[in-house]
Amino acid sequence: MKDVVSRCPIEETMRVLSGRWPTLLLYYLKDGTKRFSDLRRDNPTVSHRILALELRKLEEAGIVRRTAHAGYPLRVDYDLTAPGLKLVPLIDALGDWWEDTEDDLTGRVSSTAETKLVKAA
Amino acid sequence: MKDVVSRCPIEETMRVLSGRWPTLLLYYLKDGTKRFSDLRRDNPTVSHRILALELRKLEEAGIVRRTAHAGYPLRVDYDLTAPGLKLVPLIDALGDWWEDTEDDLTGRVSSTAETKLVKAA
DNA sequence: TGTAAATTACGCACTATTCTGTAACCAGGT
DNA sequence: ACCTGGTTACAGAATAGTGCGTAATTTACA
Repeated sequence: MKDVVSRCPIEETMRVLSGRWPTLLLYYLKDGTKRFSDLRRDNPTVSHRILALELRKLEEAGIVRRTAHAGYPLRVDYDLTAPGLKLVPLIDALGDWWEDTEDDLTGRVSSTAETKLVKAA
Repeated sequence: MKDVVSRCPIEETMRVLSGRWPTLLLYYLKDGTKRFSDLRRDNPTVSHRILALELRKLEEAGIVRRTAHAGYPLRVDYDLTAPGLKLVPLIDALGDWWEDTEDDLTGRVSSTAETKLVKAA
């Protein structure tokens, strides 16, 4: 019997992608191999602690591959695995969706949310 | 000039979908209209407070439409908006990705993450 | 030549912020 | 009084940021 990790694949995926950084890191890594310091430069608002934790989470999820070069100033490369690469277009699609949705939202009249009130007969 | 909500559409999308519930709610709402109590039954682990908050967040994001029926036991319906419906297949795709990835992951040897160590010359 | 300083990718401890749950309460309609 | 949907108040849990330390080696400089 296979280990029962969880029932819902969507839930599992979101467990990995949830949060501010995972999709952003995927976005920056899709260009190719990056080092820790590169990723820090890419988004300066993430703390090194969180970046390390997020990268490890992505590594454990099998999305990111970590390559440590032994030696001097300690160099570590990160790049996407095959599953990680397959994830990129899906994330891009979410971005495209937002751009479509944005138009729909600006087309609304009510400032925030529209709550329809239906009078019962 | 358009209001500068944020720079990155992916980041914005994830701001809405991040967390455990948004995608699950989308999943349950894709079947059609549901009431507050239905959604509570669908996933019993969410507290009513969080459910109300999440639904309001999705409503404000334009993904979910709230319809309050005045009258007896006070009835509120939730269903997906057009943008919300367009989001469903994208989320399904993430679920499919997980199922593909799962096979890749079970194919690995190392128990957790594989960190390649490269010897420097 | 000896020694201090810099570099890179973190780990650890502590603090600040945010999220979540529990429970109670409220409002409108019968 | 009772139902459904929702809010507020407070506590506790989870998460994020800050700053310091470390490994091994090269460089800076007297």
